[in-house]
Amino acid sequence: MNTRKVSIKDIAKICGVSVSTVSRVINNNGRFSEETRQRVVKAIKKYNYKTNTAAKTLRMQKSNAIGILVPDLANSFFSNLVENLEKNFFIKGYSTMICDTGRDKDRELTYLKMLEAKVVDGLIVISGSRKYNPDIIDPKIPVICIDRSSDSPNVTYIGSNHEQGARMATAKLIEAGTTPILLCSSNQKISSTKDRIRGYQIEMKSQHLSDNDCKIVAIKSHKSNIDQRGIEIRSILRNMLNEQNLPIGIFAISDTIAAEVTVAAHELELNIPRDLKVIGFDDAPIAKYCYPQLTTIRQNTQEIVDKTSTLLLQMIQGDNSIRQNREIIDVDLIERGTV
Amino acid sequence: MNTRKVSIKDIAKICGVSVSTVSRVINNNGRFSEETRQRVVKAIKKYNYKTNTAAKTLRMQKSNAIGILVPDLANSFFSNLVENLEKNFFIKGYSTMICDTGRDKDRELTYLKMLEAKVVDGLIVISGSRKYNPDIIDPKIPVICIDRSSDSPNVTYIGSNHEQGARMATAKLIEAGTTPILLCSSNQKISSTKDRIRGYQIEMKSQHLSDNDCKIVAIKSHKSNIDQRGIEIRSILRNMLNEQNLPIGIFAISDTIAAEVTVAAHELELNIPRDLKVIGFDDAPIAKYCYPQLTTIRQNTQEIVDKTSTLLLQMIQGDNSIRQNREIIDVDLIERGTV
DNA sequence: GTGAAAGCGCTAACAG
DNA sequence: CTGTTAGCGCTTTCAC
Repeated sequence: MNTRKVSIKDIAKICGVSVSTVSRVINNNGRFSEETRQRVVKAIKKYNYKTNTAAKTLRMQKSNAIGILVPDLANSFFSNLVENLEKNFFIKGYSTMICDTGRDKDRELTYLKMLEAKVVDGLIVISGSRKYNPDIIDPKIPVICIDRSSDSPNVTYIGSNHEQGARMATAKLIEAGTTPILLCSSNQKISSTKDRIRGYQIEMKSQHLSDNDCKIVAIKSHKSNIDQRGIEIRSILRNMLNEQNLPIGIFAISDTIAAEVTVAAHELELNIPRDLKVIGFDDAPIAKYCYPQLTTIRQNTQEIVDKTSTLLLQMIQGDNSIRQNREIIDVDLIERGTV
Repeated sequence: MNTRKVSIKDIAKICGVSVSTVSRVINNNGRFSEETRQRVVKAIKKYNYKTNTAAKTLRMQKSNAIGILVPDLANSFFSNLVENLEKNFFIKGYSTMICDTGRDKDRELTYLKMLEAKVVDGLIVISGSRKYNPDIIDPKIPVICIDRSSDSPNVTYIGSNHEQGARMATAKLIEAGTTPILLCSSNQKISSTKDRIRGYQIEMKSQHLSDNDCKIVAIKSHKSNIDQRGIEIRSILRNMLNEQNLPIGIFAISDTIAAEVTVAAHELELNIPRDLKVIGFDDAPIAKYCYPQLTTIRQNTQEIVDKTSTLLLQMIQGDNSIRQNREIIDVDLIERGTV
């Protein structure tokens, strides 16, 4: 019952030709007669032959696979990114190895090693809390970081203009007459978060608002503990109600937090946007199901994805000129019901 | 500048031993002196040696990789499933190849072939519109289907008790005094959807309700076209308002649709749960951000994931007794604000 | 306790 | 146009 998988050798025997000839027709590389071609193709179909990728990779020192390190697939922005990256690479004949690091340092390291051992042709690293420093990884394999900085000179950076987005949101809130404005952040120290905070500060300053008008608070509880976060946010809201006049203005660092703000507002019987105005970030799917629907900053996922795949493919093809690039993608303000 | 990656041969040379000895040390397999062990381990660290997976896979006819076919990573239920599967397999030393088929038949086929060519040790197929029929795939590789039926005798099925969930939702709505009850479905013919529809029908019948009390409608527009879906749902709601008294009862086949029902209700100025009661399915993240928060049926993702990984690993280890299994996982009614 | 050698399935250089 | 052959990096008998 040990039907070993059919190999190129078997096909060769069946067709009465050599393995090299079979290889030639498979890869359409070199010369062979039309007649043998047909015979080989037929046998391949009949015996359901499939190239053994491991063997091919070993021989070619090229896997036609690219690795993707993602911090959290449950985050819709990331899963969207990954899904579309996957689609682009698939079209180009590349398979993708998606690795969810759970924002864990050790898992990231393990995955990095695993991917290198698998001879990936390229690497995409999405977000993450520290800089990406690929000491462990062969410097010859091209890598692109999305929303993650790196000290390494041959790593390309691609990311949204988070600073611009934060300025747009802040300006909108100021224009709507809500000062002071609370920036409600998470406590993750990822680079996009830092950029957004900076954008907020720059915009406040450029509109000549005092330091008293800037308030930044970081949600401490983890997003998996949604009840705890709700409690935390309600308490923040209550404090604001005590200290200032309506309407309250909040710039939330993400749509998740913005959504939680809307829920807390309902519980405190605050009317949005009359009593409280809030803007999120990302245009996550939840934005449209909040009540009212969230005003938010949309990242241009498709452009990020397209730039990333085009560039990485070029780098894999050996075009070294483009390394050390930095691409910043514009964002848009989506006006809905919370301002 | 061609620093070829360091191989087992290089390590052997450096340590003044043979490749077989190095291999023995690496895999802790066979005998070697403590002294050589230390030398080898040191060299491996110093030269940052990493096993070439392709070579190992080729030699061992085993990849320590498992393939996952998922219809849509942007769906939170699926991404959750995948994320947790990944975590489990990672712990056991298996890497996962996540393939998003976009519910496309051809892409699914291509991926299936690709995965087999990669010598995956096992396969997980999640949902999908047709039955899973693995003619193309080597029958020796173990496969588990989640929420997807198959005619093949050596495919294991694992899935939630969708029928039970639908009955619970329907019963709850009846108990809350809303008849007739509208079942608001998508137009995807996946097996879990069918089970839920059947559960609704069975429960209606068992409560001696007439055919007039059963109304099933399928949303036609694709979920990517969210505006169109909104229009469709509002028109459905308006029809119901014309034909029956308040409160209206809706069992939505998914939380996405339930969420859209809440949005449409706000636009029509219907109060939930006073004028309209709705129950969703899945307990997706959006459920908690709707207003009011969605009452829904929760699938036990963790149990599905654990059962799947345990079983697949057993099958990979050669335990054939468990093939052709069928595991049905209980679901829970989560009561929140929409009933 | 260690080494030599075969071979996993494939491609490409070379020879004819 | 086609066959022979070496070798990618690894594990595993079989000798010693």
